[in-house]
Amino acid sequence: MLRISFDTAMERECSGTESKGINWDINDMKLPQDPENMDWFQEWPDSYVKHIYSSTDRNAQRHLSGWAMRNTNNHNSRILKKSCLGVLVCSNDCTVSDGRKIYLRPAICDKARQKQQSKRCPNCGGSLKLISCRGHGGFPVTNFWRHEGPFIYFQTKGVHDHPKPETKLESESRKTGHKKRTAVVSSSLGLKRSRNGQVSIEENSDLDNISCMPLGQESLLPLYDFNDMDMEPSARDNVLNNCFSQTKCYNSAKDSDHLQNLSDIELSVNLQKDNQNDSSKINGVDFISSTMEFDIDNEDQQTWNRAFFAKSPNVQPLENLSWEKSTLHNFLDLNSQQISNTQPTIRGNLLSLNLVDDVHQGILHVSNSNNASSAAVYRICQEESYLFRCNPSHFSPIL
DNA sequence: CGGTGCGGGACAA
DNA sequence: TTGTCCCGCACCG
Repeated sequence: MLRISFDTAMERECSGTESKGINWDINDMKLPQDPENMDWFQEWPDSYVKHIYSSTDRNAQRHLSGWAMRNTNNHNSRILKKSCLGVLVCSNDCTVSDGRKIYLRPAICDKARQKQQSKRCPNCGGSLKLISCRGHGGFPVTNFWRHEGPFIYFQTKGVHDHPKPETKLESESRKTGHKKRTAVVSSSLGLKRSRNGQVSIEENSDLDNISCMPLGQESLLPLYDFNDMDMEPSARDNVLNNCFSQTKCYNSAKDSDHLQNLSDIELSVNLQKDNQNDSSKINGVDFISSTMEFDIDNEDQQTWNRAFFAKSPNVQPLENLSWEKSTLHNFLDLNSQQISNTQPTIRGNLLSLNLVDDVHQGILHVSNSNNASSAAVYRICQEESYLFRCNPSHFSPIL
């Protein structure tokens, strides 16, 4: 009882993070049937948030989460409940050479998790310790999934009281030994997707999640190096396939100067049909940028950007950048019937772009209207913060 | 082998 | 009765 009232209070308090203007609970008999906006998949949902995803969203279909969540029976076949397993840390609290800590992903399978804890820290050889999640009144944080018609309703209860583990993808990549680690920013997005497929980057994005992350954790997550040709095609595809939800994690401009810059950007979407396999597509991609959180308001970031772009002649600063959504599978998971136009809009603090579906190969062209020659085609990686520039020759990492 | 979902059972309020 | 967690099972890749 105590927990219920606590939940309710928290949910009210955190209503700002809920799906826009919608007040509902996963247990409601009737859920909103015509939500104004659907959400982009959030890999790191935390606190008492709710999201409404499209039933075509693959990540939502799979009930994926960055957190290690295991199934929990709630004796309700309509609502899938999952609880957090915490994070696996080194008992020596060791630090990797670049200052990062070890935060491994607990195995979902009980046996595997037990076995995992008997293994040694990959860094110092010390023993591993499981920090269990007690973020929901002493119990693990729980996630709820409910499929209703064209929507997948998601709700989380509790606040994770432990660092973020590796994502599933990172964990798998580490196990296969094909991963090269550098620094990367993990994020939750402030993206909203309306029913007609319009994408908007909201000022009120989910950056709270980032700020709540333990210090240094954002630098723990890996960055995939697609120049690593040993990387298995499937793993590589997965990285690319899931790339949108993590990508455009920049704050929209809060200041009119930046808005002006944005308004100079002309966006258009170009679709290409490509029957080639994904790997071959990847080979035509020029990896140009990663690991950055595009905070347009952040002076440091801009300084960094300038330095970065100056060093990288093939790279253009954000103001000139184009976003491309590569659909290596259907990364957008957009409902083709809902999407018909490609006109971008600048509305208030929102930079919006309409994306065309039919997306077996969607490519977003963005050009600066003041400089038509700077038009370019880019791909955006979903799960990692990548921006890819199409290049018929080859790709090369710039970091 | 491990991730995932289902469902039985136990327990507490 | 209801809600929760633990556990084992089956299925699948």
